[in-house]
Amino acid sequence: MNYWLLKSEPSVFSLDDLRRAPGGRDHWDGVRNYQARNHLRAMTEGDQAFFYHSNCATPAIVGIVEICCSAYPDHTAFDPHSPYYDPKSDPEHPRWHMVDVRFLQALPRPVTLQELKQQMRQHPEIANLPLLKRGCRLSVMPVSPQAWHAILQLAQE
DNA sequence: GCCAACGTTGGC
DNA sequence: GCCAACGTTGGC
Repeated sequence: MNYWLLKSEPSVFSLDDLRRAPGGRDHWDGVRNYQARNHLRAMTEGDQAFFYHSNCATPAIVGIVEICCSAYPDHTAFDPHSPYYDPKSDPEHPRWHMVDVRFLQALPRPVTLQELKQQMRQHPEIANLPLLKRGCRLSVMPVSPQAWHAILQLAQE
């Protein structure tokens, strides 16, 4: 079982949006960055991921989702009407992939980016999160088991 | 809304 | 292969 972190702008797609989706399940589409895509491809069914709200008033980890399947071609790249359209990707040679995710839970309380930065000293395992590196724009990233459990612990306090 | 940091593109 | 220009991300 691997752990991940998925960024989403809540004004576009929030944890609540996922919770309210049929079966609490939806596609994680629109990833258009090679490093992030490679992380999607490395996911396996049953992995878990933090749901992170970015580009909002209080950036924070707000919940946990489950990865429902391994990566498959992101069809929104083939659709000229999609905001995620990429003419360089076609069904014969798909360039972008996505997974399905399912809502598991909201954290007992959100763990904010500000708090994560403050906790870096006491919890060095958290400092390894790419999220906390300056100027990090990666929207799909791995989370070490140590960091995962440290953050879950924070959310209980 | 600002702007620093970053990834991508394309001329050379 | 270099690197300037550009568009995007995302914290603040």
